[in-house]
Parts: sequence; C-alpha cells; structure tokens
Amino acid sequence: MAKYTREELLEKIVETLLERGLGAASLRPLAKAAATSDRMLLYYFKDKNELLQAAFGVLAGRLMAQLEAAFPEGATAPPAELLARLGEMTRGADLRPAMRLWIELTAAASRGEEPHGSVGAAILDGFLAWIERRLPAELDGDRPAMAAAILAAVDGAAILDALGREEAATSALRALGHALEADR
Amino acid sequence: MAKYTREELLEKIVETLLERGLGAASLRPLAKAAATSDRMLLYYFKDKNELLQAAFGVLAGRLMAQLEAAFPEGATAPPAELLARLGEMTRGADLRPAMRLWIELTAAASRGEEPHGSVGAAILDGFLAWIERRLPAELDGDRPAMAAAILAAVDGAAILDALGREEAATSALRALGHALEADR
DNA sequence: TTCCACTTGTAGCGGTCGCTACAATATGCC
DNA sequence: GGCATATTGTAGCGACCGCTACAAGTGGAA
Repeated sequence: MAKYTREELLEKIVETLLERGLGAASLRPLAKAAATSDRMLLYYFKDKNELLQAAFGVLAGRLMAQLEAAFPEGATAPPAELLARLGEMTRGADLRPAMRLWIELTAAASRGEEPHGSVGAAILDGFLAWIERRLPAELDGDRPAMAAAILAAVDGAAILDALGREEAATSALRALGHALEADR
Repeated sequence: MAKYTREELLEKIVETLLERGLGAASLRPLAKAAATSDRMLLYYFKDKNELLQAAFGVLAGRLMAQLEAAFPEGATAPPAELLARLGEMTRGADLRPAMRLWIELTAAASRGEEPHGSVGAAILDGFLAWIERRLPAELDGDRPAMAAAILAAVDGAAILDALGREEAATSALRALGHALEADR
C-alpha cells in the first residue's frame, strides 16, 4: 500500500497549482505542498511534464463538472444570457484561481512550450463545444462563431481582472452582453 | 564613451523580449542577444526588475506610436469599426509577438509579481484611454464601458490566437463586431 | 602626463532547477 | 520465514538563476 495514490497526489497538486500558479510549479515546492518528496512525484509521473499534463486533465474535468452543474446538458440560453452567466461564474471567487491559471497556461502555450500548447488547445476546444451546445439551435448566425465570441469575451474580461481592473471587466461584459442582445 | 548606451541596450532587450518571451528573459541570454554581458546589464540597470520595467516602457511607447500612426489623434470611429481595425492590427504579423508578450505579462501580473502588475495595469489604462478617445462623443452608452468591451474582445481574441485557434479568433471578432453594429 | 571617473571583464557566491543512482525499507505472496 | 516487488529516503549531478566583489582597462580633463 502506497502512502498516497497517484490520484490523491494529483488532487493536491491541482490545489497547489491553483493557489500558487504555474510559475511556482517546480517539483520540490509542489511535493512539499503535497506532503511528499520530489522523488515521489517522479516515481508516479515520468517527468514534470507528465505531472502537469495529468494535473490539467484533472482540473479540466473539475471545471467541466462545475459548469455542468450550473448549466445542465440540454439547457440552452440566448447568447447574451449565456455570456452573463458564464462571466459571473468565471469571475466568482471560486473560479478566479482557475482563470489565472488559464492565462498562465495560455502564456506558456503561446511560446510553443509543451505540454502547455496541446493541453490548452484541448481545453479551449472543450469549452467552445460546451458553449455551442448551450446555444439555441435556431440561432441565425453560425453557432461556432457565437460560441467563440462568448469565450473570447469571457477570456478578455479575465485579462482585465488579472490586471486589477475589475470595474472595466464588469462593464466590458455588460456592454458586450447588451450588444449581443441587440443582435438578432 | 560607452560601447552601448542604456537606450541602445534597451532596444535590443525589447527585441529579444518580443522574440523569445518573458519566460526566457534571464540576464545572461538577454545580454548575449544584445551582444553584451549580464554584468553590463546590471551596470546600467540596478536589477532585473528595473531592466524589465524600462523595457516595457519602451515597448509601450512603440505600440502607442504604431497605433497612433494607424489611427491619428482626433479621428473617431464607431465601435464595430474600431474593433475590426484593432483586431486586424493586433493580430497582424508585426504585433503578434507583442500580444504574446502581453499575455505573458498579464499572467505574471495575476500572481502579484512586480513590476509586472503595475506595468501591466498602466499599459492597460493607457490603451483603454486611447480607445475611448477614438469613440464618437455622441455614443449612447458610456464610452469607458465601450472601450473596455473593445479591449476585452481584442484580448480575448489574442488568447484564442495564442492557443492556435485563429479561425475561432477571427469569427469571434466578426460576431462581436456584428453585435456592436446592431447595438445602437 | 598624470590622474580619476567611467566602463568592462573575470570569477564566483549561494541558491534553485529537473532528474537520477543507489540503497534502504515496507509489503504482500508462497 | 523467505523472497520478490513496490515504495521511499538520501545524496548528488550538472545546469542555470540573480547578483556581487574585485580588478583591469579606457578615455577625457587638468
């Protein structure tokens, strides 16, 4: 019997990642936060990249579950409402750390680092598809474009938030929502 | 007479930063790319943070000049057109590296790192003000909110781009532009 | 020419990084 | 109990990090 299973370890890693960010994600600190040693992390994961990849997998699963809970499969909403609710969720206290991590992941991906690039793209595709499924079928424009628009708006607001301009983020989302409402 | 002035050094640092990113910005590589030594960087700048801060200052100035050239002070445009043109510019080949760097800067800022936080916030405020000045005075909603909306849309598109989803970024900008057009 | 301040090179400090070699311990199976 | 296998600890490698001490070189002013 191992002291910790790979999965338990992963949960703690995800926690630490959310709390401290990708920049602070070196083996020894991660291990310490998970009450184990760097040696053990590399026992369960062949290298740091595999560890991160697995952790992001877990995290993406969690996020999807949270989204699902707030917005069950089958339900749909007009773009403006979807944007408003997603904005509210992603900017709330419990998803903030995830959005920060998301920006860090994107930053690393933009420089071609792996596994960040492929992991990030996969998560993004997942979110795009998720949003698209929640858009009414009778939408006049194409739904993929509308899904992309909503995701871009949420991510843009996350950037404003990350720089401490929460009022700007709030009004940006409101203005974009208003525009989407008028657009039909 | 020094071999290089502080300003010449800074120009090359900015170039390297744009090319290789914030993650690769350690003193020795930066110095090498500028054909000098880490020793000299710390002769002209009291530490790495001061160097970065100065470099970002130079970069922000450059960007503003480019924006200014494409969109002189005094000119205004309706939100949809402004968004379209800004999107085109920031996603073009010559501003891409700057947008990547912008995301990296935001990522660092979101973790409270300095000087990234204050530098990033200052640049963001500058852009917001710049956009606001180019919005028609007779805009019905408040102009700050519209400026924030446009900036968020551009930044959101930059995130999609950074993750290799350029088609999604394109259609997101188009959809948001269309919505802004309908909203009056 | 002498002198002094500015500029630059060399070397190295203490620290962290990812990762590995190797040995010790613990655990389940026969 | 004996044994193989799974788990964990200890130690350290070579590379890089930001930064500093110190001395040498350089050029202009007097």
